[in-house]
Amino acid sequence: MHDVARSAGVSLKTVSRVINAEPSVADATAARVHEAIGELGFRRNDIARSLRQGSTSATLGLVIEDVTNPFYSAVAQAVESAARERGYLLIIGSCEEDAERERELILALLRRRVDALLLVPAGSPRDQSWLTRELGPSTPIVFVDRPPHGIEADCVLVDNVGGARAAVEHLLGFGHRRIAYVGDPLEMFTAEARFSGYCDALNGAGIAIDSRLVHTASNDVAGSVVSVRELLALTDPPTAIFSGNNRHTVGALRALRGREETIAVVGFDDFELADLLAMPTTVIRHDATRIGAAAAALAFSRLDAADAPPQRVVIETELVPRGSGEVRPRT
Amino acid sequence: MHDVARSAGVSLKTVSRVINAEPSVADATAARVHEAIGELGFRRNDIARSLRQGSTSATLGLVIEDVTNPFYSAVAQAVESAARERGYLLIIGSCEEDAERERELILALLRRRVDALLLVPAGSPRDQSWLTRELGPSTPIVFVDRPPHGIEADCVLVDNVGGARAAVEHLLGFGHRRIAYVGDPLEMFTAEARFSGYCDALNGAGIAIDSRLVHTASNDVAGSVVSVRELLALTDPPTAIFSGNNRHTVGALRALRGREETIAVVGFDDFELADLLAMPTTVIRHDATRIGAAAAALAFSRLDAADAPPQRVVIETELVPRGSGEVRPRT
DNA sequence: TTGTAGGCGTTATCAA
DNA sequence: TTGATAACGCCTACAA
Repeated sequence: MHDVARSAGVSLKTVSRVINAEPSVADATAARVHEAIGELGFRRNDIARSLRQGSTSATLGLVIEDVTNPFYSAVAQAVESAARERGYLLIIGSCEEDAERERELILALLRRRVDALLLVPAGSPRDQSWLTRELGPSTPIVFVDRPPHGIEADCVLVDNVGGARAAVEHLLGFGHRRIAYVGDPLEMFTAEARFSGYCDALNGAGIAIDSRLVHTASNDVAGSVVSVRELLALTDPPTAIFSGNNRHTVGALRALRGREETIAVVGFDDFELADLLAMPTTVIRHDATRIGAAAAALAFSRLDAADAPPQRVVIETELVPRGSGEVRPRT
Repeated sequence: MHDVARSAGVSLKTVSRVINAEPSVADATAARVHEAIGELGFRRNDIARSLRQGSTSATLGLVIEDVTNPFYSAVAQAVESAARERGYLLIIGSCEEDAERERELILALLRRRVDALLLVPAGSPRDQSWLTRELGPSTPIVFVDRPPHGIEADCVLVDNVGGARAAVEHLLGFGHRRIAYVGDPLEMFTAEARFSGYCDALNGAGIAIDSRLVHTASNDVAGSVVSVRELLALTDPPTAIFSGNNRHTVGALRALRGREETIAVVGFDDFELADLLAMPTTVIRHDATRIGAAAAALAFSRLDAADAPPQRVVIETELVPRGSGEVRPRT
């Protein structure tokens, strides 16, 4: 900028004015400055720019588990798209359910003074009270898919209980009585909520929870393949499976592939190709794009007006019957 | 920092030393400073830090088409993971094949002084010569999945020609003679290369290209559904389809669903669940994770040692037979 | 319309 | 071992 000023024979401030298209610059001066900018290949430094107090970095931070999971990538896409509309950029970090990594990522983002943080908190420990200290009063945080614990903050959740209940009631409606739960460990918020919906539905039908039918596995496909195999090996195996998220659904389908037995499956989370599978899969759908968009909207409205009670947005779910959930038990 | 210094009764520089764990600080002083930091909730400002000349922003910029596409999300994940290993953060932007958006994104990233840029350039116009000016001598760029045009730069590509040829030769081996191409418009680099592999294979078998069997559609699922329907409606329809990427493969499968005719399909790009589909899908697999990792490695090695001839890394492909590609034509 | 001075939060240099 | 001072690149406030 210094060089530009000298080359154009003006002061720094004038260059600044030209860069930012401020009105009060003589056309001739502006032209000279532009020329110098072109020659010198000058480019404004937004880092220096954002250093001024009261100014923003125009950056959002998003911390998720893993971009590879289609649910999170849809969320990320929606957040990025909302960010772009406001001229913001998005820094994405994956923490892979590792609380320590999550913490480091968040601190790194805060050191960079992101204007707001969107977080899918690791499943455990379910306590983010430490964030209160770190965030300070000026950095809003929005919790995505899992609620805050030990800190007051906006969040966007899915109607986990309702969705799970609908899934299990659907299976009950087709005559199933032995319905398994395959999902994340229950200390995870979404798992707990979905399991609770599962229990609600069974209890509503006067069916006791059979703990042998409840399998939790870490959130990976391989784990639930094993779970489902174990379920099938029971002397009195389930006739239906409710799977707790898209990873577990894929695991279940993988375990069931090529099996003689037809076992009903309803999965939480929709996924591409669910309708083209050998067993077109009935799912509880919810709109990941809406989740991301809502989270971004909360972040921005918090930036626009800091003081308002924390908001909690709940995205509803919808059962999409495709075949796998409409199988009656063998009689 | 000022406040910390005052509260601890030391100078700014000493606080700086403590923050950065520089050796030459008396333990007692360091303790006082740490205490002040804790009380005041001070956090280093990495933005200000990176302002110093010669210092880095420890940030990589990645511009892709769309995080939602599993290919790109795998690339993004790999890049982020490599970045984290070096203490770098990753800013991701999607340009949705829009050259204007791409340009804006890149400029925004450069204004933020990302240390390096990883780019999947929009398909057209196939000319990135303008980047030479914008990048300056100090910002490396790595082209991912598509090569640079009009600018010298490192890049990571897939063996498109070889993969496509293998796909079509596979189909030829099962007796197919009328093999359709369904993919991106040929002005896109990957499409051109894959189409060229398709032609190679057919020519090698003494088969002329039938332009009625060549359908290009914009890179979305709906477009290729239409294409495939049109192909099926021909008086002399193809007995096999080679689809140019994962989006087109999904489109083809979607169009073929529920059809009586069994049409062979081999798709470029592997995708999750390909093996669980009603028509388990034969694909040309290549490792998106390796692509991302290689791109990040190129970027970092360029940061470490700027002057070396541009590198071109080619990731090989592998045909994974799953059923859809091993169907013989109806006789 | 243009320029000067000062500050944003940090670190390097050099002196104490 | 510590501190004063001057950058880094930009913008705001004020003055010319």
